[in-house]
Amino acid sequence: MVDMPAQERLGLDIKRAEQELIAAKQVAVRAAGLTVPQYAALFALAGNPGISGAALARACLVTPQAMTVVLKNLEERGLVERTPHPWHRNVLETRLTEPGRVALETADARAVVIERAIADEFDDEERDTLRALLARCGEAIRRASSEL
Amino acid sequence: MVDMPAQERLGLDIKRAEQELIAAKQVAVRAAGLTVPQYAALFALAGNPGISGAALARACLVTPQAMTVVLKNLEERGLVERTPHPWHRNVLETRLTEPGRVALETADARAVVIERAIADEFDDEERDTLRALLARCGEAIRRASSEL
DNA sequence: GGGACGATATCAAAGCTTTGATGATTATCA
DNA sequence: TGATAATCATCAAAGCTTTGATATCGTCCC
Repeated sequence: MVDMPAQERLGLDIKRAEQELIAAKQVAVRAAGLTVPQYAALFALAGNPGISGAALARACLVTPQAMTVVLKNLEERGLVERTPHPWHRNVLETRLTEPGRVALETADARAVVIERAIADEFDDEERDTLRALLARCGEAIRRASSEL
Repeated sequence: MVDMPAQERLGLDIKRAEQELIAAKQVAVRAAGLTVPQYAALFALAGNPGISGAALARACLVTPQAMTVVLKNLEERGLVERTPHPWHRNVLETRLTEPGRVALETADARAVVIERAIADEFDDEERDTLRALLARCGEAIRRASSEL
């Protein structure tokens, strides 16, 4: 059927690792009443108060439309607030509310357990190696995409 | 805010790599009129004719409910057919149709370009290293999840 | 000033995913 | 045989994501 056996496809290994990661994080942040995308948005928001929705989308690696949905749900629950930018009338400044900050800290305390476990699994050299190999994956993917 | 800087969180690197991978594959299989989940289902189906929806879901690492939606869309377009199992009346046997096989081959020809580029980026030792490091990630995640 | 350009936000449609719950069927075992 | 457990399919609700299209606003440059 295909000219490449499934065992050779590294993509499956990456996907499996990411899927285990996101599943674990989902369980972790759910205790704070958050989804993973909501947690990611709040996390980025904490480091960039007043950021625009489009910029937040870029930070979270999703489309602006996807981020709009996430922000809508977060705003309905009072975890973020969006106010018109004083100069750029077309921009909505988004900020964490106090309940949003609390939710983020609750979720992050549990999410860090996962990240800490991964970090502790490797020494510095191994960590750098994994990072470098994943980065080369990205380069190869981009290279292949451009000539698709 | 947090006791772990974002730079130390390896999860972001894994997520980024997977996101680039899935985005590239999305572009690749779209030429065949398929989504990535549809492509994954057809791919697994090609190797396991007559498999049940639940088993297919396990093979694709999704829930049975998610697979139901994917199969419904594939069936509406005539790419798969589902027939009652002769003995187990509760099971629907799913098989590729001829148009489904054609779509899969068209999609796979392009998806392989991505996987081939990744495979060619590494020599055997690097590939084994990446696999091993990702596997250890999975172990660490499962270990942390169990005590969450 | 006025037009091109880029960034922002938003509406709409289609599809995927998860959690939770339900009902039907088959297998296992006392 | 009859009860328990496991498997399968499905309905429902909520949320995320993408692609495509549209409207507004600010900046740059002629």
